[in-house]
Amino acid sequence: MVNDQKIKVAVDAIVFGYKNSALYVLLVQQKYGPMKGKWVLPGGLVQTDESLSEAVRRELKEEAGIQVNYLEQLYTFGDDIHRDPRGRVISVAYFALADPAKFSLQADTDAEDAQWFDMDSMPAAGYDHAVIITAAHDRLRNKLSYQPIGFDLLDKEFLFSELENLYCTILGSEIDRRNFRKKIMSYGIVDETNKTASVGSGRPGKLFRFNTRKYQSLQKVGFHFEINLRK
Amino acid sequence: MVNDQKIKVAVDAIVFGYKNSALYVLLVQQKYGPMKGKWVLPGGLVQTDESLSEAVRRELKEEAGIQVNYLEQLYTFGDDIHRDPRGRVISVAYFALADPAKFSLQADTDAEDAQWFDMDSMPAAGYDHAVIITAAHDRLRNKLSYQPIGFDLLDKEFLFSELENLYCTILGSEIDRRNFRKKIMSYGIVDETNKTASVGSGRPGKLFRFNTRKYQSLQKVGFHFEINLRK
DNA sequence: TCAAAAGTGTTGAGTTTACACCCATGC
DNA sequence: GCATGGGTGTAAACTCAACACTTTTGA
Repeated sequence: MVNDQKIKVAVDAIVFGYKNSALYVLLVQQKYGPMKGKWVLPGGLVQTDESLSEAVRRELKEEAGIQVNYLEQLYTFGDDIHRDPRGRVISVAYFALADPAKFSLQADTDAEDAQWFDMDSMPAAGYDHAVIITAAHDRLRNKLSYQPIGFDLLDKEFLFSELENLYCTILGSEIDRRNFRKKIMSYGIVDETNKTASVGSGRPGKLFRFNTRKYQSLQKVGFHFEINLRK
Repeated sequence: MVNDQKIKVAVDAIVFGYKNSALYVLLVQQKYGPMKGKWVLPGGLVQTDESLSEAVRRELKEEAGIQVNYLEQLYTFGDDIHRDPRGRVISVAYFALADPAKFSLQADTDAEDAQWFDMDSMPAAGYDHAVIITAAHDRLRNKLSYQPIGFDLLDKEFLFSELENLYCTILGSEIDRRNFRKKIMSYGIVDETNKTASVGSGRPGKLFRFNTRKYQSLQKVGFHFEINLRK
């Protein structure tokens, strides 16, 4: 094993949030370095004695003061050897979903500012982060249709219409409200509460809750979630 | 950006091969280092000026003299900070499928020997490579049912029975030959040749060929391959 | 002529899609 | 009382799963 390798290891997080029928991504404004002033994904170099996922959580806390609901490794970007102007840096990118209740942010170390950006009006991101965001966006759309992760983007208790909107917005397709509700309810992983909530005008709707326990126990039995919105 | 990071970046490849109704994985025997004599996945440290995927291909050539048919990034293992006894090393693992025609191997640099091992009788692999192999095996089974990658494990021209066997073996389930053939043929991505081949005894079968062009053009139109073998 | 593998259709069950009207509330 | 969103069932189309016998070859 020759020891002359000069590669740095970074992590970056793509955190999605959902609010008012729009999808948001968390970006931070660089305080120092070659990307000073630019908006980039929260992230940074991994410390020698911390795990990759610890590094992501630490950076998210430091740079944006946020805790996420769901976190999984997305992809390791290291094929473009010039992706970072400071030298060879590979980045292990993580895909995350944030609790919409914790939508308040606060920048700290390394970051000038932290903000949610509507996916439909993103600033030009620094480094190759636009590419990473695209990959994460693809993963989100994909995952939404075969894993019940939409619930991690909603409040603990939600209206069915919010879930419908989430699917329509992110998958960019129409929905048949009756069939959609039938399908979701058929899995038995969403419980009806006896509370209701109204959203401005119109008849108030029942609040629902995702049943994590039931989902996990069904998963062990080999259960397959799938939502296909064609058209 | 503090510069005291002491993390090495390695790549490892899990190369699957298929022959005589059995699934094989490529391992190499370490020539040097703490795992001397142990069987491990082909791989090694990434050079500062090469991309990750170049590194994988280079290591595969150096350590086993093999070229693969299909290569994709699997996962980056870096949560266990003691996974390598020599210090902090993260490994970007790649999932690969080998052309069965190129089943001959030759060890070279760093590797004492290179061999195919039947998945049903694997030696205890060094480092955390057993974990990596399990992850790759899961990916293979998963991918087989929603992406036509089985063909990369077969010869260019193959018998339908070989494809059937491949699916049965890897997914570990029974198959209905009629329904299976109907399903595969319905996608129109497999062409019949006018050659036949016989496998020992019995009636000879037609040879088929995977139509890569057609598959790619269908993909653009948004086409969905899926093979579900229940039971 | 026997053993071994190849090839081939139909039917019933289950799932998915399409579709429209009444209900509860706030203004 | 009207505008707004919430809630609900059924029939037709389609897809999937089950199932068994005939054909071709080599020994």
